[in-house]
Amino acid sequence: MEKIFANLKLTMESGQPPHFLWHQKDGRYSRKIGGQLITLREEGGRVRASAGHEKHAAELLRSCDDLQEIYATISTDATIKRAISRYSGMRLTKNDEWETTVAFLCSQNSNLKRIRANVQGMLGNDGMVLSAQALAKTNLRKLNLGYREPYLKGTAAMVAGGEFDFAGVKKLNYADAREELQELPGVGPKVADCILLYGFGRLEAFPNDVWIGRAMSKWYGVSSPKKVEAFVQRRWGPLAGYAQQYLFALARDEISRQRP
DNA sequence: AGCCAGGACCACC
DNA sequence: GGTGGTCATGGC
Repeated sequence: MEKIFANLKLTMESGQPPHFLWHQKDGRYSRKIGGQLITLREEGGRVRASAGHEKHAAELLRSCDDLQEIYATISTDATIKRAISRYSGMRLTKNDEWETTVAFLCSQNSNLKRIRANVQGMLGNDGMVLSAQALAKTNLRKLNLGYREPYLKGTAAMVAGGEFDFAGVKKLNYADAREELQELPGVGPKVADCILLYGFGRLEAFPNDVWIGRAMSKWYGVSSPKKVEAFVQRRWGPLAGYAQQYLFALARDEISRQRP
């Protein structure tokens, strides 16, 4: 397989699921999946995977996405051009749906470091996030998830009990899938968009968190979530998720914590 | 020390 | 259908 063009560090440490699931050491990224250790490394802008794991890497890094073409399409203004220039090579990732759901159930009103610790505390011996069945009967109190614990328990119970079907979500269009995911306790619009973007590969999803809120307000003059939705869909449409990832990175680097 | 965090939920308007 | 208060706890 041909190597994948990417800035691996930006990709793996950009607040996407790999940020919570993979370990970095000496510039290499690794994790255990099904008992196997998978390792990724970057050589001159190209990513190489450990032997036998090329296919997994290609899927994770969405190797079919042509970044140059995407950049050309979403370069609508100076702000996003600056983000693309600064974070060139950052790719969206395609992750396991359940792992993505668990990670972003932990994410609300939290921070990247804490989310990572929470997710790491819910891994099984095979290195993967505990299944819904296992999670439903695991005591999570030592993880100090706060008010998120009942969300995780409730969602795990629904999935384990067959009350919620991820396979069914896959067949729905974006708007319906977004509504359906919000049937899960602890899943609102933002988390639903994260699950759709990082777990289901729906590139039109645009997770609107506090940083994106600041970015959209400061750089595009739109504030309310509804107006942001409309603006984003009109401007970036089917590639809104890529625009979001780059604006999120730029916002965290350029906007101070104190809102003006 | 005190404010903030990749928000969701509920009551109330 | 929109808005404000509340939620548990770690980071910085």
